[in-house]
Amino acid sequence: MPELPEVETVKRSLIPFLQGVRIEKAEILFAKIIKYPEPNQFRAKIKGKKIVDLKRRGKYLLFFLEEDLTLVIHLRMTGQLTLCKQDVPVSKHTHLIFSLSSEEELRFTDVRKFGLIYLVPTGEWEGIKGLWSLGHEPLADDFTFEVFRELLADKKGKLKPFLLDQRKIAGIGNIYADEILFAAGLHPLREIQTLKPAELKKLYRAIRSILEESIKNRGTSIQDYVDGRGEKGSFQERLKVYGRKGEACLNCGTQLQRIIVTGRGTVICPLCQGEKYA
DNA sequence: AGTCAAACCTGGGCGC
DNA sequence: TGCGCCCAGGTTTGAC
Repeated sequence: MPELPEVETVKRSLIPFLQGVRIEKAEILFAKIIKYPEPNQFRAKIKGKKIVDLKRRGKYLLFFLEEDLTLVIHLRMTGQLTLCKQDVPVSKHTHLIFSLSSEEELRFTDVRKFGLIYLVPTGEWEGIKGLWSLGHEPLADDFTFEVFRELLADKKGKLKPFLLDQRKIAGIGNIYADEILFAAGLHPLREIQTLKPAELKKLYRAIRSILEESIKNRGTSIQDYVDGRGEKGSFQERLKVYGRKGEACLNCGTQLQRIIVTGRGTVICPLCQGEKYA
């Protein structure tokens, strides 16, 4: 579920309620979501620690705790991280509950149990491969057009798989890959090396503008996604291709098509994005 | 280096 | 209602 804009929204919604708050207790209801360390150690180490700060990197959430510990959480497809009162009934799919000094609870809920949770010494991400190997933050100031052009310079392969590769650019998932490609007017199967300078520029601008616009709309809620306060986002109302197979293109009226690109469902406008590459 | 399928899980929607 | 099938926003792994 959550891609960069959703994870960013969760982070922003939690920060004011978590900074300076202490984790009194961790209650583990489904042990397998804790990847490191062992559940008993996890419980013992996190007990009593104050949350100093909260950051996002790609689709990862990083909770910086006292004593140089970092709680790392990836929500994967259906994970939710929500703050609520202690008397709210616990969902069937809640796997981890943190009791906080603020009298609230922070709960991790995940229908598909794909989520990942680690507690590691700050900066020691070597054991968390996905975090360790993340590429550029697409909204960072230093992710300039020059950097982007260099990143694609001698790359082979197709556009959509590249956008989804977290080792190149961090945080883009299936929804935003489709929206970005439509905004740039580029076909997902287009070979990277055939891009003209003007198309590169359009792609770069689309990456930044789509992600920024989604954050402004507090993310995309299709099935499960909610922010840290349980609120849905509204970017799903602004999606132009994702989930609109068979509907009319908002630019030209052509019927949107669904194709498969490296196993991922992909919606395109065959006219605006160049049918010849399909 | 790239490409692809499979695996981890559960639930929703569809056709019959 | 029930069954079987396909689909789902992510990432890793291992084979080619």
